[in-house]
Amino acid sequence: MPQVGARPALSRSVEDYLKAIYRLALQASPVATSDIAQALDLSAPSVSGMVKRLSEQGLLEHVPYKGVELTDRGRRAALGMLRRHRILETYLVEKLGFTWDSVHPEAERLEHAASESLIERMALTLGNPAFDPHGDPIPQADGSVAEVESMPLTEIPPNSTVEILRVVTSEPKRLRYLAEFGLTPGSILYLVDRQPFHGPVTVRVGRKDRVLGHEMAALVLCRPTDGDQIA
Amino acid sequence: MPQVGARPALSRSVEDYLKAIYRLALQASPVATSDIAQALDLSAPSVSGMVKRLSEQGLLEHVPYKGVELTDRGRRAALGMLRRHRILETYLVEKLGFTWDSVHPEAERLEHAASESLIERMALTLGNPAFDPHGDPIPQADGSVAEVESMPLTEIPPNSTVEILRVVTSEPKRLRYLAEFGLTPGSILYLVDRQPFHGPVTVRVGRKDRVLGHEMAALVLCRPTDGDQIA
DNA sequence: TCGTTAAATTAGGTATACCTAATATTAATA
DNA sequence: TATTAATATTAGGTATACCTAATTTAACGA
Ligand SMILES: [Mn+2]
Ligand SMILES: [Mn+2]
Ligand SMILES: [Mn+2]
Ligand SMILES: [Mn+2]
Repeated sequence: MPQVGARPALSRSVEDYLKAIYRLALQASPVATSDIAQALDLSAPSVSGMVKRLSEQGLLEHVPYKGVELTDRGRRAALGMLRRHRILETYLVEKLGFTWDSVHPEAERLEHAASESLIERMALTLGNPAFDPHGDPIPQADGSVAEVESMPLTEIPPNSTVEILRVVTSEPKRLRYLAEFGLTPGSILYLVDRQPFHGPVTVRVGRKDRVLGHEMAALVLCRPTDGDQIA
Repeated sequence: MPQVGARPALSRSVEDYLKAIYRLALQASPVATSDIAQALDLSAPSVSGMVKRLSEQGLLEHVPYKGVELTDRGRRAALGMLRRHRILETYLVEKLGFTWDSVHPEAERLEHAASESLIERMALTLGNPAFDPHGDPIPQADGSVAEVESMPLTEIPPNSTVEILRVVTSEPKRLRYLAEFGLTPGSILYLVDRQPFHGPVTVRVGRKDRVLGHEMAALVLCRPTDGDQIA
């Protein structure tokens, strides 16, 4: 008997800010307000205003003209949102037949409306998955996140066999393009060739050789497999 | 491959207003603004203000000091919301193990966030149900609503056998109380006795006799069965 | 050290959706 | 018909979350 208790206290906007700041902080910290503005497609003054409110609420610390860092409370909230988002994506793909390129915007809205107990019911039904359909790690209920070592396809030496672990874009067109080539988490591929100066990468998936531009190849994160399983 | 297209244009508040007005209009039309205020737990001036905006948007017609009626557009939107709400409730109960007393607030939030295609996926998975867990009819995608003839338990003559079709409350405590007595849609019961002057109603469910107050009995809508199946 | 520039903030304004207090309308009652 | 009471609306205000335009700050090179 799950109790449906409404969770919020945080508005949809606040939740999206915290999530964006968390992700930007993985790249560089403190996080510049202009980067937040770009990530959320908002004007810089809007972000300045929100940042002030969030720091007053103790969700982040702001050093004016320097940047922003999440407090523990802010980070916990952000991790909670990432968990919700990724459980939802996984559920939509696994249980409702959505494609991996279509679930992001749906999860982007549902993450603010679903109760804690709904998310945990879904997680249970899925067998508490550790990764979502894009290979993104799902933060656990206790706030822990799996750390996975991986390299972009652009850094893999030729003549190696790798497993795809993660694809780091949410753009439907790019996801569809990669899926057409069989480049989804879990697939095994053999790196045939890599050209210098941001040149293309040639990979063999199954029997087919595919040529990928540098920009797309950089989105595909891999792990070397033990032996060369494809010749 | 469902496309997840974000649906809105209408805000959460607007959607809840339209739904409330639709339901109130089933009782009496035009709908008084004070009744809307009571249904949504808002002040009367808030409703006056929103009513003005909704009529400017062509979602309803307002005759000041008289009341409000939905336009075709408003009614279509309201029926869409009821469909979303009731599909969600049904899915939560059938596929995720929620209890019938806990799903209402969850659906009340999700109905504004779920895309059309998510709702239709859920409906398909459920086999396009016609009624939700409370026996409320689910409007179909074309806007049609099943009309079911039914009588409250308070109007059933003694010594008859009836099937419960619908329970018209969303209060968890009342729903749990009724479920304890086995009074859920689909159950068959025998009406033992009915006292006058808003007096109690005695029903037999399975082997047990239960005494229900008039107020609770009025929430249980029934349909006479062919024969007297319980003696 | 003194501009110049890029980044960030402040100033001032809009839209939505609430609120309370004051006023207006309607409809029933005396 | 004139009160009166209930109902509804208008007036005026708050909070959130956006915006553009103007200003401030920090950092860097001349
Ligand atoms: Mn979101
Ligand atoms: Mn993802
Ligand atoms: Mn709602
Ligand atoms: Mn229902």
